[in-house]
Amino acid sequence: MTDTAPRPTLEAVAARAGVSRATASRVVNGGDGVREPLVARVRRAVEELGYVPNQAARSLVTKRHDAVAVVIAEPEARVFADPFFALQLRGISKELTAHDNQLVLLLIEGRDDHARVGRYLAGGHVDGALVFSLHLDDPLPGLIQHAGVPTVFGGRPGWSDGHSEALYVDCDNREGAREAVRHLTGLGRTRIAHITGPLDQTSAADRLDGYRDMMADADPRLVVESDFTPAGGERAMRELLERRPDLDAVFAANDLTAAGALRVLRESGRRVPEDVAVIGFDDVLPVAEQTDPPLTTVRQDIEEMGRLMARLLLRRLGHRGVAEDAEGAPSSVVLPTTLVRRASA
Amino acid sequence: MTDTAPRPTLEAVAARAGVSRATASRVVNGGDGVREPLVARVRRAVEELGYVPNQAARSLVTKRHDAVAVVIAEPEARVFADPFFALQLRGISKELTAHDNQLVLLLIEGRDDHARVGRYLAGGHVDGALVFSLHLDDPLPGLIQHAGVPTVFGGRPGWSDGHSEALYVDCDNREGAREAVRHLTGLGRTRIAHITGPLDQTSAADRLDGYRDMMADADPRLVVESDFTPAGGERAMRELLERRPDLDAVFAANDLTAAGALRVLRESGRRVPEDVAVIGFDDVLPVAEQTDPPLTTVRQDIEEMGRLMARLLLRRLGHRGVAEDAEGAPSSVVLPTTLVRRASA
DNA sequence: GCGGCCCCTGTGAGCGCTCTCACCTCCCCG
DNA sequence: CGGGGAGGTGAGAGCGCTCACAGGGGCCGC
Repeated sequence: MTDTAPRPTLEAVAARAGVSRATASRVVNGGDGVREPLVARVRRAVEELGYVPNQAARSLVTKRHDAVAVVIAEPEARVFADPFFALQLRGISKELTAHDNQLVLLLIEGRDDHARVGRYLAGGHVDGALVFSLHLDDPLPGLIQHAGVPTVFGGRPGWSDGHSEALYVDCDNREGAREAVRHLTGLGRTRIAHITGPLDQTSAADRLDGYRDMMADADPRLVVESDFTPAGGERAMRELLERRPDLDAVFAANDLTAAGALRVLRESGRRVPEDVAVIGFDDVLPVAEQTDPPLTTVRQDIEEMGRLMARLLLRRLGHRGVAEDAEGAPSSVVLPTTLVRRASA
Repeated sequence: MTDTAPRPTLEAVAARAGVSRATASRVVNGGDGVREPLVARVRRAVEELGYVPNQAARSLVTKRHDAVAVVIAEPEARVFADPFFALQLRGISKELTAHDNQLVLLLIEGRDDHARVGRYLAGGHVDGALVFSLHLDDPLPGLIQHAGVPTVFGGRPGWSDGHSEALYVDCDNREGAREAVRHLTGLGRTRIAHITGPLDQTSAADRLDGYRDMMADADPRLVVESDFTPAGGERAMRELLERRPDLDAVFAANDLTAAGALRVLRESGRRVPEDVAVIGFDDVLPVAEQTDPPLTTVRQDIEEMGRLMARLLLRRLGHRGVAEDAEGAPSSVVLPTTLVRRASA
């Protein structure tokens, strides 16, 4: 019951089509340089036999796997539940699928799980890797570099040394943050607070930098570090209200955090946006559209970023047919952000 | 730059350890039946050379891949962003990792994408499949059965014919729904509405059945079909308020829907839970804890369900070391639900 | 009308591993 | 002290595929 009928081999296809294994192979792999009648015969044999190439056998000789690992280096389940990852995955999946590559998902489950992932990548089971959510102290980049696996990072990696050739896709976090603050000041707000993300991630650090660009001489107490979670946003907001009850705007480092902040503001009797304007970051729809009031936020095209990461990696891997428009060596991409105005600011 | 130094082969390990390839292989695969000094020698050689077995070569002869496909048959990006999937994935990943299996993620991107996935599964690239979010008319189960790939479904599959031996993991949707309604009636509510999920999914249908079990002779206008999304919840709630402005409770088929309903209720000036009590389903934390007021909901242990699915599949695949406690053929599992009381009901 | 060349096809050698089977050593028992 | 057996080890085949390379036609040019 469990055992399938043995799958047909290339040999079988060749026999049925009355050609050699080599010719059958050529047809299966595109059919260049094979004359038409033979191509047709082989195609028909493939069809009739339901032939599917044995990827293992193929990989064994080509040393290619047509598979890419996606590594999510985020041990916290709560954070992983951020729709952010789902959207990126979707973008990645689309692009990989379009080029017949498989997606091997590697979740880092705990603090000490990096070694396992490193070993897997070093094992040459995949052609390349897409890595997310790196923290500054993460050992993964080292392991990856050592393993020599072509990699594209999601978000600018934090280290400044050696790895300078690292490929990544990011959005312009700093300018996005500036835009948010600019919007707030445009609204006449002057006491603008910032709830950061975890500052060991460049996305959070860059957003803070953007905020500072605009608020150079603001009260430092207007900045509270947080962790990209709603609960963290609540805590941070309480802290802020305690420090500066007179604040009139909050720029949160992501939408989840903003949602938490919103709740605390309401609790405290403040009206949003009348008393305090709030801006988030990401424009994760299920969150940003569903808060009360709906969130004004800095949008980044998350799915597109995923797609770009995959495309970059495939080009790096020399995959033909990928992005013929862009010639030369692939290079990192920083996408612009756009401010999406809803009701909260 | 891209090319790695050629990876050492078993041959190299054997040579260095001064044994035959066969012995080296035995050690690498557990070392049973090899005498201690040799085991140590080979282990050391492996270490020194940084040897990692070539999975392709291994699969070629064993016909095993130690890889499992996870298929998410949900073309709608919005729905996919439900933290539900992320949590299941996490559970699955944990279990697979613990047994050295890889997770190949297959997202169905659009209406006509099933064929691709079917082909992949039939291609024998993975040992088994975990399939989610099936709709009644989904061609996938047929393709899978035809391909003969061992499969475990997430949620009871809808077809009643032929496939009866299908393995699945689900929670007790019907009893969970009953419990929700029971709680509401216990609160003295009598005009209890139900916002369903997409009724071509058994989870949604079962929850509706549970609701009906308790509300046999309720006004049919108290039931509105929806789609598990917040926006759908909003629409359904508006419809409901129009039909029966006097309703005093709502049981929503999932938390996302409940969140949408909550918003519309607030808009309409109703107080929750004083005027209208609301209960959700799932207990997806980022949603249920963050609504205003926090959501009373029927909890299912999503991550555990993922873990169980993986475990079931691995047992089905005859993976040694999995669930020794449970003997005999693996069978489907239905987990109990628990009511989590928060503020909304 | 014939030689040369190009295009197409087939042959054969592995890719790195596991697995069967034969062999060899050592131990135990009669 | 010799024979049988068990327990270890090694040799060799072959998984299904791709990729040189060799060879065989047909066609063009002179």
